[in-house]
Amino acid sequence: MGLDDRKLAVLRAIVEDYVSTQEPVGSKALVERHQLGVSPATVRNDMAVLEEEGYIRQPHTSAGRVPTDRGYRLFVDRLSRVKPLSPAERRAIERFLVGAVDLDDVVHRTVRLLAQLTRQVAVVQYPSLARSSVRHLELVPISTTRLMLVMIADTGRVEQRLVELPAPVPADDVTDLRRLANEKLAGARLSDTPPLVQALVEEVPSELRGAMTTLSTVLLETLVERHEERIALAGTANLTRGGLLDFQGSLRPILEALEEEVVLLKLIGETEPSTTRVLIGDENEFDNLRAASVVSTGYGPGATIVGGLGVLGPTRMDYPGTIATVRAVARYVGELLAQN
Amino acid sequence: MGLDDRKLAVLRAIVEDYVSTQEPVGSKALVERHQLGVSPATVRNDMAVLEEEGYIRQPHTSAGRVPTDRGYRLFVDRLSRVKPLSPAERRAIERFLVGAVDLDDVVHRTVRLLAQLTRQVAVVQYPSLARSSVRHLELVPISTTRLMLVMIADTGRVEQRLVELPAPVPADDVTDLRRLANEKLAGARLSDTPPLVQALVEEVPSELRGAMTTLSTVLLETLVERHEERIALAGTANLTRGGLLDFQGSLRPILEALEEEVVLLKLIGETEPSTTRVLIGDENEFDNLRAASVVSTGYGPGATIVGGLGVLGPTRMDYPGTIATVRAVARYVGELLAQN
DNA sequence: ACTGGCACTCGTTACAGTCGAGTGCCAGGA
DNA sequence: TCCTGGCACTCGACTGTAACGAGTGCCAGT
Repeated sequence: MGLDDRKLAVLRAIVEDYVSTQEPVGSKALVERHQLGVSPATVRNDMAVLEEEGYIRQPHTSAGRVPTDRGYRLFVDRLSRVKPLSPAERRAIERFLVGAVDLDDVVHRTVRLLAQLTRQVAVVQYPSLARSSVRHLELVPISTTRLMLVMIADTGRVEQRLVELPAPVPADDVTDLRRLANEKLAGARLSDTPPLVQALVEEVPSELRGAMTTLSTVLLETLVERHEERIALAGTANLTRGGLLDFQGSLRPILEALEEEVVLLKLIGETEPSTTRVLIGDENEFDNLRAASVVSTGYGPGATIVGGLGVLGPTRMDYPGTIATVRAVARYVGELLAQN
Repeated sequence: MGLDDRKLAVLRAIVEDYVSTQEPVGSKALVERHQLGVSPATVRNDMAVLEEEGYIRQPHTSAGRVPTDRGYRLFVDRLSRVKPLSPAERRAIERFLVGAVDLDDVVHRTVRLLAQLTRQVAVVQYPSLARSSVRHLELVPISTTRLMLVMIADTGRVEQRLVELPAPVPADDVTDLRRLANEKLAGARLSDTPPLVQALVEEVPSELRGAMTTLSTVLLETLVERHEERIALAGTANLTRGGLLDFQGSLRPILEALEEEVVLLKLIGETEPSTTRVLIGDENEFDNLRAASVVSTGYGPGATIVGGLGVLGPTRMDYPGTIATVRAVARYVGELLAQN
């Protein structure tokens, strides 16, 4: 009961038409708008098979067909080629990203750009600390018992945290602490720091032991365990396109999911293979997002991956175009990061 | 044609009922649910007057009355007392805010708390740099021609920016630059820095002149002119409560407005008088937000104001409760900041 | 100045009927 | 064997009509 070429062509046509018109597509309209070379009746037979196999469905009897999640999946995997970007889009990307002065700036511009180009919700993960190295650690005395710990990563990320010391530490000792910490940790990948930090505490002169212990706790806690990951979001207004037809009428669950950083990270952060990932409908693990699809990929300077980015939209989305845009933006961002 | 006490009581009753039921309220229902001591017919006469004066309106003939923006305004100004918070709410606030380790942490917790308590969209402005003082400036060499400039403000804000130097500067000179910059600028209010920065460039030894000029440009550009203000947002999912009845069916304009930092700053950032501000319906300047109301106030350690926070919701909102919550949260945040 | 009564308005709901897009199936033809 | 034209059928969308009822405005009476 395999699908022959024509049936696949029919599925492709259904997906394309439905994506662009947002209305169930019938056999007659199909043969009119695509050169299938057969009659509506034949198409109907094919449709019956496609429906039986779960690739399309009828919203109600006597309506046209609509792709199922499974249908989109087949379409993405086997029936579509990634669209090349238009020159206008390429230009838009370049224009948007030049002139960024900051990592913050880069991330914000990227997320807005992505939202604008795809007309969907865009999500960009800041370069993951776990995948970054320490460039420099700075200790700034705020008072005798308080330090501001500032860590600068090679990806440009800067994290800070207030440290309450157990006892007053003179300025000279702070200098020592800073020097020691930098000697041991500068250049180390953050994921490798725990043992180094451990060693650091032990090597330190006894009069600094207390301060260094506190410091190391904070270091590990802040940089390795806690919020660690940051996310930027843009384009939520795009959810309202397609007038409530997408997302079965309620934006509620989607908006709720978008507020959860953990959810977003799961969606775009898992970049094991450095390829583009497409999650269609209920392929993702969150009930709130059953009506949505996510296209995501990793980015980073050169071939390494330091974070993820992607977009979220209705299952009825232009997959080839979206995939192309997401990839292109990721590549440009990578180049931008490589320059710094 | 003034409004006597009973007419005001009727208006108050209409606002309260409409806010809680979300349905136009009729004369009969009014006398049943409030002790007005008069008959429906009398109430109808009062309503006719209130309508003529523009405080209420009928969505259509033979429907109940609904308050107008003007009606809400009168209600807020003269007919309502700020509700004291319930002990449960007070406890929630304290529980939510203890344990914050960071300015970032404080802001994020606050905005989520505010969204949760008011069940609306919450907005918190980070402490404004313009209202902060420089606590410390740090210069971290990244390469011979690149520095990372990190500024720590007394409010806990940390801003960083990459500086491209016109020529290589040896490490010792960086130390000098750092020392000079801190001597001149530490403790200064950021709004007062421009002349100080200017003076700094002129005092510097000639071999550092070039580097210092670049540095000062970046300083002024980043800290005074550019993004300067930051905003945190939460609770957008609350916009979907009241099933599309609020906001006349489309969240679009609201979501668009919420993406514009400038808009949000205008809404909650203007805290000239340190009192709570209520913008009802089209009282705000943005067309996109004509269907929304904003309750905002300033916050800061002690009596000074360093930033604004507030919530945005449908004009049909519980003003007394929302005002109370916004004020309480602002006060707690102020205390929290004062501790640091 | 308030109240009861009454006619009136108009949105909502229910129901019936028509229309038409789209289907499934079948018999006939390449 | 596969495709096609034809045909009966289904069912949602739309239209028109009628009954209902919440709510109003007005007026005469207390």
